[in-house]
Amino acid sequence: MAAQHELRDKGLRLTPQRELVLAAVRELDHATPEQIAEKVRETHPGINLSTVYRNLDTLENVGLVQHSHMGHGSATYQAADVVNHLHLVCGTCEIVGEAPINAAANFVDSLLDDYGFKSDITHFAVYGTCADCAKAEL
Amino acid sequence: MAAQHELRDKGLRLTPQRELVLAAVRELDHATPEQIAEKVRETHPGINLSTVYRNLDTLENVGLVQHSHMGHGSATYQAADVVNHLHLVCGTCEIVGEAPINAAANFVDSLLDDYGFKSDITHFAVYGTCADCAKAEL
DNA sequence: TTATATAAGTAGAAACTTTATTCTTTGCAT
DNA sequence: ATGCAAAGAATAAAGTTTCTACTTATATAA
Repeated sequence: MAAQHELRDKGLRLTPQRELVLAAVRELDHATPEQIAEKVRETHPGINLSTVYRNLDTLENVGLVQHSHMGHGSATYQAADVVNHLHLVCGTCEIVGEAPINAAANFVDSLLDDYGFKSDITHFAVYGTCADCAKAEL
Repeated sequence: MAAQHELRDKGLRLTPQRELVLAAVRELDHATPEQIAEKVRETHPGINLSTVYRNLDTLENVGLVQHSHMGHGSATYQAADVVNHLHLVCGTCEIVGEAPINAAANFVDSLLDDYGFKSDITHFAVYGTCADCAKAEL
């Protein structure tokens, strides 16, 4: 499958803006719409921020990208096929850590068993204090 | 302890606006800044939205209120002493459910043991699909 | 292959939310 | 009562998302 066909396979038109947005998401990982726009402007200076928002939305609808909430400010976007970890946001140093998704497996299972709730634990970050900051507070 | 002293005990001045914001947070629960401003305006019409934001911030700093991210839209605020559950946000029907905090106890413990990360699981909602919507999809 | 129709996409602006700044007012210690 | 520092109001600025009118990619047909 040629790269330039994956968009059309999803029923989407092939525009330079759209290709560049998708490429930027894949390259940057955990990027905000603003950061993605900045990246795209390196090769396509005229692109409008609203185009980035709209395309992120579109690409998310067809399942190529996903967003997660890392706290204040915008959501961040990543390619759908690399979303295999959960995010740990430190409220003190604001660093975003990662943990394998199966660290939450039991939690997810119990929410399903006890409440019938099918959780997507990658969508929201887990907020708290990282090891370094916890140590520094003592 | 008299109610009108709890703010001063925290080193804060006692202003009508501040009292009303705190009262509104306690009464409304899970309210956005905008909703809180609306509530305060019932008895204090002139209050500025920025005053609400600033006071929510101040009250949070002294530990009287807390905010959580429920996804779409603004953060929501609640009195710190009633934050004893986690939020389950359904991405389909957008209803916000609750689960006791100890449903996440093992998960929180394992993040602490394995990564040294002290999580506050109430700060971000858990995203997913509620039982009703999951059933409806079949 | 080229022209044309139209549905999808883009740019720009507007709407909305949150934060910062400046100046005025007010709570409260002395 | 008076002065000082904290808080409020107003406004602007920054940041995020949505809306609208114009443009373009693509399918179809000559």
